[in-house]
Amino acid sequence: MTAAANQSGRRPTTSRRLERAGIRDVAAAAGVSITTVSDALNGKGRLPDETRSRVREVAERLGYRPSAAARTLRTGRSGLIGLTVTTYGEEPFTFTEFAYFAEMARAATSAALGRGYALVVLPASSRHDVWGNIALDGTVVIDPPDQDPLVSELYRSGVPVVSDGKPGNCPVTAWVDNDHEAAVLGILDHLSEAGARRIGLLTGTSTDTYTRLSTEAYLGWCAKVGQEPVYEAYPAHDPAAGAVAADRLLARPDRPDAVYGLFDPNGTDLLAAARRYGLRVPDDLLLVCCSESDVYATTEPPITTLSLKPRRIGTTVVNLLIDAIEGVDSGTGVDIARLFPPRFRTAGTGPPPGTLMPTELIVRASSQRRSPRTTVNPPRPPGEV
Amino acid sequence: MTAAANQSGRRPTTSRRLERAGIRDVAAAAGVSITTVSDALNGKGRLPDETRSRVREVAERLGYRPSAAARTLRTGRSGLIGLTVTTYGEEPFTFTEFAYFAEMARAATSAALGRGYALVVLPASSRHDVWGNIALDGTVVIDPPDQDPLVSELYRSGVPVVSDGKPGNCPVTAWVDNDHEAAVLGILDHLSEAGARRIGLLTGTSTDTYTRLSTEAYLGWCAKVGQEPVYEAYPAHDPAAGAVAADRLLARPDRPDAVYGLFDPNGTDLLAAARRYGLRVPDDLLLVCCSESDVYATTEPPITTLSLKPRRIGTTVVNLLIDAIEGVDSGTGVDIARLFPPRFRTAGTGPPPGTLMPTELIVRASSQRRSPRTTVNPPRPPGEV
DNA sequence: CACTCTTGGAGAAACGTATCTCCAAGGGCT
DNA sequence: AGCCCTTGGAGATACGTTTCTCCAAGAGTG
Repeated sequence: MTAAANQSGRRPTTSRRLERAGIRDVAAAAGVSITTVSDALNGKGRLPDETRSRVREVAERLGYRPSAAARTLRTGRSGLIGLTVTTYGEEPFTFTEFAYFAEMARAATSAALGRGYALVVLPASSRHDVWGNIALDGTVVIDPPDQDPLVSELYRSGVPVVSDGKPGNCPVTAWVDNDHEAAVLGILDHLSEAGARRIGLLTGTSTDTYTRLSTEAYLGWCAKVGQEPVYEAYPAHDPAAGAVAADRLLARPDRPDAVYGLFDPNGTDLLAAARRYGLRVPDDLLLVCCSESDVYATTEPPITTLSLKPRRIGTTVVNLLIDAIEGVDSGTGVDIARLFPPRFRTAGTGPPPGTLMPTELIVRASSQRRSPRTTVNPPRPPGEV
Repeated sequence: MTAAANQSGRRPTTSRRLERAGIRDVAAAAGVSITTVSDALNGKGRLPDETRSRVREVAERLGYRPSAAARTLRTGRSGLIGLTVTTYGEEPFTFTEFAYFAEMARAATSAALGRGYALVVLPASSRHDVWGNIALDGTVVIDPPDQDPLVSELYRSGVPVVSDGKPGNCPVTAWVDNDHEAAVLGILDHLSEAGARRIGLLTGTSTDTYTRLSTEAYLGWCAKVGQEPVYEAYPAHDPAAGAVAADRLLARPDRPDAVYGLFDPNGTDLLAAARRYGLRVPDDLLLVCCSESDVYATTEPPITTLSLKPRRIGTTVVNLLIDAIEGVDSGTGVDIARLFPPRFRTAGTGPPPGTLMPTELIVRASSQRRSPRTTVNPPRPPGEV
C-alpha cells in the first residue's frame, strides 16, 4: 500500500520521503485524483457517498492531516486572531495582571474557539519580527493609545481590527467599550446620595481611553455641581505607586470624604491609607473602586465596586471581529475593505461602528453610610440627571 | 512605477489585481530577480550592500510584507507555539483562573516572544477542528492527565511537546516540574517544627500530576511518622467546593491542628472555616497553602504560602521547547524525531528528559506558633531527613 | 594566454492545498 | 436518432515564498 502510494505519486527528483502523508498519497492510495480527495474530505463537489466514505477511510488509515500552512496559503484564511496585550515597560504583559484583562482574554479565547478560531497572544509593541511572521485573519486590540501606529499599520494592510476601548485617533473596523462617562456619573451620583460632600478621584497618568474618559467625566461633573476637583494621578502600571497616590490623596488639606479609584488595586490601597489616617470606612470616608476582583466582597468593610463586565466585552469584540472577517469574503465575494480603502473609509463613511456596553455597580458597605451626616443639600442639583 | 511593476510581473490569466505587493512586484520594481529580493531581505546569499539596500528600499516603498503563510509552507516553520489550557467543564478556561496558570502563561508568552515565537491559546480537548487547522512548531502542555490522547497524537505527528508537570503515561519531548514531593515534605516538617501534632491535607479529586504527587508525598510522610492521614478531597475546579471541603476537614472528630491546602483559594477557605469553628490561627490551627497570590500577605493573619515559582517554570518550558524545535532541523539537517520515532524513542532511549525546579516557602504568621504547645517529642523522628 | 576562483545574480523547482475548467459517459426527452 | 442535462471525476493552475542549481563575467595567477 505504502509502496504503491510512493510509486504512483508523482515525486520527480527527490526519491523517497518518509514524511507525513499528503493529499497526493491519499489520492494514490484511494485510486482517485487529488480533487476528489479534497472534495471528499471537505464536503464539497458532487460525489457519491460511497466514494466519499472510501476516501475518508483511506485518509484516516494513512493518518492524513491536511497542512494548515498550505490551506492558509491557498484560502487566505488562517483561523488565527491576534490578541494584543499591553506591555508596560519591557517584558511583562498585562493580560493576566489585572482581573479585567484576564477575564476579557478568557472570554475572548472561549468565544473565538467556539467559532473555530484560535487566539495568538501578541505584544502591542510594533516589532515586526513577530507580527509580520504570522498570518492573521484579524486582530483584537485592547485599549489602543491615541494614534497607535500598530493599529494603523494593521488596518492599512487590510487586517480587520476590532478594539476593546474606543480608539482615540486611529481607524478600526469596529470597537466596543463601556459607557465610561455614564458609569462615572452614576458612581458620583451614588456617592452624593450616600452623603458625600467632596468626592475625590484616584486616576492614572496614561492616555488610554478608559483613563481619559473617566477623568473627563469626573471633571465635567465637578464643573457642573460646582465642586473643586480633588484628584491624584499615578502611573497605573506601577503597583507600588497606587498606595503612594492613595496616601497623597487622603493627606491633602482638602481631603475628600469619598473617593472613587479607577484601578483594580485602589480599593486595597485606599483602605490601607484610610486606616493609616484613622479614617473609618464608610463613616468618615466613602469608597468605590473599579475592579473585577471579588476580594472586595470580603474586605473589612466590603468595598463597592464597578464591574466593567469584561467577559461580555471580550465575547462581543471577538464576535464582531469574526463577523467582519467572514463577511468580507464569504458573502458576495466582494472585498469590502478593498472597495473602501482606509483613507476613503475614514473620511467617507464616517467613524467606524462602535458599541457601548453597560457596566454594573456592585454596592457594598463601603459606600453606604449608616447614619448619613446630611440628608439635605445633596451636592448635585436634583434637576439634572 | 506601479504600472511598470504590474506590467513586467508575469501574471498570466487574471488580468490585474490590487492586492498587496508580493515579492514579484518588488523584484520587478527593483529590476532584479525574485531570488535577489528574497536574499536581500533575509540577509542571505552574496550580494553587495548596494543591491541589498536598494531592494530593501523598494520593498519598503511598496509596503511589501512577506506572506507568512507562504513562508510557513516553504520553510515548514510557523513561529507558532501552542499553549494548552485546561478546560474544566465546557467553555471556561483556567489559564487565567488561578494565579499559577496566569503567571506561568505570562512568563511563557514573554519568553516565546523574546525568541521570536508567539503563543496560540488552545483548549486541551482534542477537538480537531481547531488543532488541525493550525501549523504549530511545538506545543506546551500544562499538566496533562495520564494518557492524554491529545499529547499522544501530537507527539505521534511529530510536533515537539514539552509539558509543565511530569507526564503520567504519555510520551513528551521533555517536561518540567516542581519537586512536589520535596515541597510537601518540607512543609510537613515546617509544620511539625512549629508544633503540629496532627497535620491535615486539603487535596483534589483530579488525577493531575500535581495533586497525585503531593497527596502521595503526604501519605508517605504519614506512614513514615506514624500519623493517621487526615484529608479531604474535592474537585479543585469548583470554587464553591473548596469552602465546603475546608469545613468538612475542620469538622472531623479527628480535627487536625495544622492544615496544608493544595490549591490557591484554600487559604481563604480554611481561614473562614477556622473562624466559623472559633479556631484561632495560628494558636489553634496552623495554616499553609499553595498559592501565588500575594493577598495572603495581608490577610488576618498573613498566611504562609508555598510558591511554585510559575514564571520560572513557564520560561523554562518554552526555552526547552524552542531548543527542541530549532535543534531538530537547524543543526545537521538531520531530523532527530524521524530517526527516533516515538515508539522507538519511548522504549529505546528511556524516559524523556525532565527538569525539577525548586519551590519556595514563604513563611508568614499562620504557621508560626507564638507559644508552642510542646517542644518535646516532635512528631517526626529526628533521625530522618 | 589559459586556467581557476570569486562575485553577483538568474531560473526553476518545490511546499501542499483548493478550486476553476473541462470532459466523458449515460439517461431521458422530443 | 439527435440533443441536453446530470453525474462523477480528472487536469491544471495558483497561492507566495525559499532555496538549490547553475551561469556569466571579471579578477587574479601561472
